[in-house]
Amino acid sequence: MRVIGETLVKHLGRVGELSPEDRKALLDVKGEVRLTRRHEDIVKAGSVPAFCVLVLRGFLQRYNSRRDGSRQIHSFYIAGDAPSMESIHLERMDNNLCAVVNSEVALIPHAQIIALMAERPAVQALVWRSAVSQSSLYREWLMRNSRLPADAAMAHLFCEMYIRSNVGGLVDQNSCEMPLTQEMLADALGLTGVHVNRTLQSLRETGLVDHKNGRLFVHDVRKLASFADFDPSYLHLRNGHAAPLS
Amino acid sequence: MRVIGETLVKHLGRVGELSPEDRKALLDVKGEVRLTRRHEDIVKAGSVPAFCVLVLRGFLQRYNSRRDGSRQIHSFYIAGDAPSMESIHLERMDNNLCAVVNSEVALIPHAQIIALMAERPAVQALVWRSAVSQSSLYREWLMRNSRLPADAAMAHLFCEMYIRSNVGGLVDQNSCEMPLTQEMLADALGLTGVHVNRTLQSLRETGLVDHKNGRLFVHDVRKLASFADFDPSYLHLRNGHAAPLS
DNA sequence: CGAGCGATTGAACAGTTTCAAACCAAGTGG
DNA sequence: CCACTTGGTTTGAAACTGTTCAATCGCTCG
Repeated sequence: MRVIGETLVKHLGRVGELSPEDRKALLDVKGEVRLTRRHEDIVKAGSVPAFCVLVLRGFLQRYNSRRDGSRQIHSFYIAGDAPSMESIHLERMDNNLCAVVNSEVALIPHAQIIALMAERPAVQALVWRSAVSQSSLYREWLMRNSRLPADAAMAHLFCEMYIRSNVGGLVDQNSCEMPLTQEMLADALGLTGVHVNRTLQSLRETGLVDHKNGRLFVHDVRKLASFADFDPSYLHLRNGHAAPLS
Repeated sequence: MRVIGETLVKHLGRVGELSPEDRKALLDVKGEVRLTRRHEDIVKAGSVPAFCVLVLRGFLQRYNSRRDGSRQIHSFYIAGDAPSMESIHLERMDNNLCAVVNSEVALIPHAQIIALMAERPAVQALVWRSAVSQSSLYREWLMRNSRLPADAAMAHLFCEMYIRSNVGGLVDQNSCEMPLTQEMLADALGLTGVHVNRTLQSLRETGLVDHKNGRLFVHDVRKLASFADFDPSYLHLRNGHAAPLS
């Protein structure tokens, strides 16, 4: 029952190669497993981070609140993701991490990760790489919200989440979990709730995707990707984690 | 004449404390100094990175091209910045770095940085921190282009560049270099060139800022910041690098 | 002088927001 | 078991912000 270690291995194994020794060392990582209720903040902006977070089950999001009450969501995290590795190098968080639905997360004390990275250069390199890959995601989110019209942007986000879910083995029958309200989609895409609603309807009519009851249904990934002009290379998927595209 | 080392020290010294020994080690870093002509690509998407880049003089930008010919700029770099530290951990670049105007850059072979980071944990921590800080910038750019109307967004970008220039000692008489065409501003802000032009005019009329002849003139930072709802905390400035704000 | 790049202008148009209301399903308390 | 609340979705119409297209202008450089 070393869920934490196993999840960590799975996570890092997705961004690069792990030697058997590294794998073994990672499996020994200990941490506190915690159930978080929906809407509960796991890490708050302004707090001093002391641990890394690993998603074992559920769905998280990271966001910034603005003075006027609006907020910008900048990432979603599904089981197997490690949202806040970089917190190791921060004395104060400048954004919030919260559970979208009841979830299960592991909290791993910084000290442990730091020690592991010091001992094992390969592990350190992979942690770096997962951070670099996160940066790449941010750039794509910027492009999406800046350049794409609402329908393409939404389709693009759907592609991303579907493919990431697929890599994590979380796709079941052309659908995956995506327990967001339309308001949350709006906060991620930089649109209004109202417009998200209408855009969703129009996508629904194309027959390519649907989002209802907290799930994302993708009926034709290829067509959806081409509609969104989606190029998966920013996800830095390794061979063997083949996307359901081309 | 160890420009490279000195610039590196200045850069890392901005994100954290450097011990005298670390400083000394950094000063010894060697690399190739290169003049790059305006519009010249320094690092191309798809290439295999072999060195880190350091801006000695001039102005760079990083962008992604899209199939339809449009592009999204995701960052600007001024003298003292280190645009592509993370390239150490990448086998293939997924974005372009290019000179906006004739500039002077230093190319430092990866091997050297890697060795230095292995020997000196403090240096490694600072490199990490500068990468984390870059992520923070990306998030703010996402917020800016997603949530702010054109005038506020532009004012926000102007604030950022002005304050960063100031930290680097590059502000002269309320103005700093910002050699962008309106088209480039548009590519950064997710607007059209035409609209950038009109927005610029309206900002000009407020008397708070102006952008002409490749320079940014800020007549009242405080008011500009409040107009843009600008909160400098995402820049992770350390005390001693006080911003010209509150 | 002519070429070329960038800034500027105008008018019609499209996409998105705003506001306000209605609707629906699920959950709660009397 | 019904009435009521709550959170989220859906609808309509008007107002606004930003885009598109096409033309003009001004400056610099060969």
